[in-house]
Amino acid sequence: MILSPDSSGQLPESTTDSNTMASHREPALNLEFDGTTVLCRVCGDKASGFHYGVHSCEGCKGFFRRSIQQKIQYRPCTKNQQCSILRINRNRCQYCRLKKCIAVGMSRDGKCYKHYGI
Amino acid sequence: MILSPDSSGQLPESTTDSNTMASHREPALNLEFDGTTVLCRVCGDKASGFHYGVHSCEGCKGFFRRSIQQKIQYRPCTKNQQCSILRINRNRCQYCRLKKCIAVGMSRDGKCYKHYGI
DNA sequence: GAAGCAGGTCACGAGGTCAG
DNA sequence: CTGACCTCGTGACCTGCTTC
Ligand SMILES: [Zn+2]
Ligand SMILES: [Zn+2]
Ligand SMILES: [Zn+2]
Ligand SMILES: [Zn+2]
Repeated sequence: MILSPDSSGQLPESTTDSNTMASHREPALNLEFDGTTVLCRVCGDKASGFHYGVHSCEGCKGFFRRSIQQKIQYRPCTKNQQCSILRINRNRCQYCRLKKCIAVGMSRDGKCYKHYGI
Repeated sequence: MILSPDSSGQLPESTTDSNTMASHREPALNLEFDGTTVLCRVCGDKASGFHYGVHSCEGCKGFFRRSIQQKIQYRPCTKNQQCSILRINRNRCQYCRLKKCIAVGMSRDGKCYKHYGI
């Protein structure tokens, strides 16, 4: 018998349901929970609002702000630059997290004060 | 059989995988000293914080970190794999120490989500 | 006034360090 | 290898400003 501290990514509770809901619209991370809650388009956590042009959580909002304030150069991804970014593992690879932030459209002047939400 | 910190896939905390074990959990180690001090759930030493999803001491925190980083393969327990893990003897059997760490729910992404609404 | 976001704050924990 | 100590990124809250 072997004790191996291997760590693989696990998906605790989120993302399980998606199939039924996903049928209607876009892929999972863009969807609403219900009529009121919106998900972070970067990591899928509960979004706290529309930040930098994208529905995002407090974590990704703060991360993106820090990234652009100080012009941080994150260490390149040690894998294949395709790390999945989820709430549980979003802090593992800063490079891919910022890449995802940009990919989903975060930008400094992404103002939209219309009643986007729900 | 292979034991890994978080390969199990779901919350290790509740999934001690046996219905019977849950009935008589480790009594003392989960408790607090008083209103302020908390004990390490692995060895019962004074916890220094909430590490890897579990209240734990600096020792068990560092031990678990090392176990995760390098994929250490500890020598199997020479006894019956049920060594008690206490502050005074926690370094005697690495195998059982890591086993205990996993049993109490330590995981790489074990963050404190106490502030998350639902 | 109400609502909603940019930016600041700072306790907290992940990961590093290095004598022992 | 262990663990007391250290550094610094994270994110839940807070504040002030902008837009209805
Ligand atoms: Zn996010
Ligand atoms: Zn990556
Ligand atoms: Zn301990
Ligand atoms: Zn043992």
